[in-house]
Amino acid sequence: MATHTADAAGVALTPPSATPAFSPLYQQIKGLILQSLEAGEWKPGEAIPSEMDLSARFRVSQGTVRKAIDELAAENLVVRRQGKGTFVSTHSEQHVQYRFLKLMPDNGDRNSEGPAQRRVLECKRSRATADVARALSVRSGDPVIQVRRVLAFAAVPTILEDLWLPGTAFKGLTAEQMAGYHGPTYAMFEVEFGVRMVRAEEKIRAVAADDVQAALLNVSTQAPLLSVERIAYTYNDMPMELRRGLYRTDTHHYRNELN
Amino acid sequence: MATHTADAAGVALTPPSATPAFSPLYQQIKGLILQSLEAGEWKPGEAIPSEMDLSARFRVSQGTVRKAIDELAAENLVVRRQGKGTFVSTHSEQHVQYRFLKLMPDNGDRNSEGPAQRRVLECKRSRATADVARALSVRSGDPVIQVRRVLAFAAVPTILEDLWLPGTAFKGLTAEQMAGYHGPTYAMFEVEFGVRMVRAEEKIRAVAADDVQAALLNVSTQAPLLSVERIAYTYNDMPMELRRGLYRTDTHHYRNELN
DNA sequence: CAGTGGTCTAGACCACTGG
DNA sequence: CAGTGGTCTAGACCACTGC
Repeated sequence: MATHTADAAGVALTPPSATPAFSPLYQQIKGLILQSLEAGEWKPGEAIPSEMDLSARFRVSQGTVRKAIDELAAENLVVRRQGKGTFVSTHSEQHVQYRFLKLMPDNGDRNSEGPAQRRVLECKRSRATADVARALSVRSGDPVIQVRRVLAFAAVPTILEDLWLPGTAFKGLTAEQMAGYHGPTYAMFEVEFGVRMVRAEEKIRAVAADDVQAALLNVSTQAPLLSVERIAYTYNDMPMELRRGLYRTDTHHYRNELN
Repeated sequence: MATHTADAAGVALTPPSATPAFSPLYQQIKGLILQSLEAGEWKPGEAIPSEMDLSARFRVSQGTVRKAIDELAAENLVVRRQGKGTFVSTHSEQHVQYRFLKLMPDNGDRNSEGPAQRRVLECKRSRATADVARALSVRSGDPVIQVRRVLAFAAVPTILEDLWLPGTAFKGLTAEQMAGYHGPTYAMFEVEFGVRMVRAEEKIRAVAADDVQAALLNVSTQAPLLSVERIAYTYNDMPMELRRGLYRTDTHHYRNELN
């Protein structure tokens, strides 16, 4: 093909601005693959077409498709497996389970303590307050599902969490689903609601436990706890969950790597 | 060239193990560039040779050098600038200053509050205790430099930090250097001691302030504080700093992005 | 304008997986 | 063995920078 910049793939609406908004071909290809991922053309855990197939579909070279997939893999949206294919990421069988949970036991790794015991205290329909609405990009008063639960490791209650989920996407979520599913909660969201969490942001603070929190986490009132406010996003930077967690950090710590 | 796997570039000592330890060419090139970076062939802020020059030097194609540099750029060891060249990263003029400081003001960004005011309380030679020695990979009793300081934003003391640095690499560090340098502390380490921090790990907990800490941070005793223990590494995963910080999180928060 | 990094191609071959 | 992703090459052209 002669020129690529404004080809079959197409650039999105080049407005008459000063900068012509040049977009490399592989970025356009990446966008097209992203659309297929969003549309559910390939489900989590399934293989996407081979690089050769995709290069034929989009009429570009294999190297260009490769660079597009490289970026998707860097963003953890797909996983490459040599000799087998490229697969849509999932919070289920992915061997890095609990991708977003950075709380680690002080001694040993996550495996040594086994999975968390879940205790769902509450799971109800509710209405978004102003701050919840802002976090979820909905309007105040819009329906939300609200969940409160305690996670325990080795029978020691360690995490107290409140979750807010947009009511439209999570219509019908029950406490039984929250408690009974084997595996990460985000894996259940994929299976039951087709919602895939892709990235998240966390704001962390140190706070003192109030009476209710202290009782639920089996610590004394005013004990220092780690407050972790998370907003989790699906495709297109669409927020799909607000989560406010309180972590006991007497036997665990929040681990972060800086580059 | 016919075959590359065991070429002039060379693979590092293929032992007679079951797996022949195959290493792609671009990884070997990356290793060679890394050696030059460590050896100081190009200083922080300087440009490294162009891709064409490097491909001539190593007798490989430009694409192979490119892939090697891509990885170095992904690890923030170098920065690419189109039309200008590829530059060795530095904590100095890099526009993402304070790369490793994740504490953000609740309102506005880092620029709106300006640089931190530094107050150095202590800067003394000392001997490594067992836990410090383990963190710095030295022997108990080896010489270390110990620093205690308070950082304030808008005249509000916000961070209380203790630093331990290996005595050999940081011989002669003074309180005046710690306090007087304009810019990030890690930039000063580059200029004054030739030590480049490349990555770091942090363990975060919630703790209650003791009397001394409370006085220095102008909070009440038992106030919840964020405890941030950092180990910073230079090349080859060599630990060069242990830092224990206490952050006030009443007007700031620790921000983290999860992918 | 020359020099830099950035994109794209076409083709060859290698390493890994599974039938 | 065929099919997948992974590596490597050589060459063309584009976008950006600064003289």
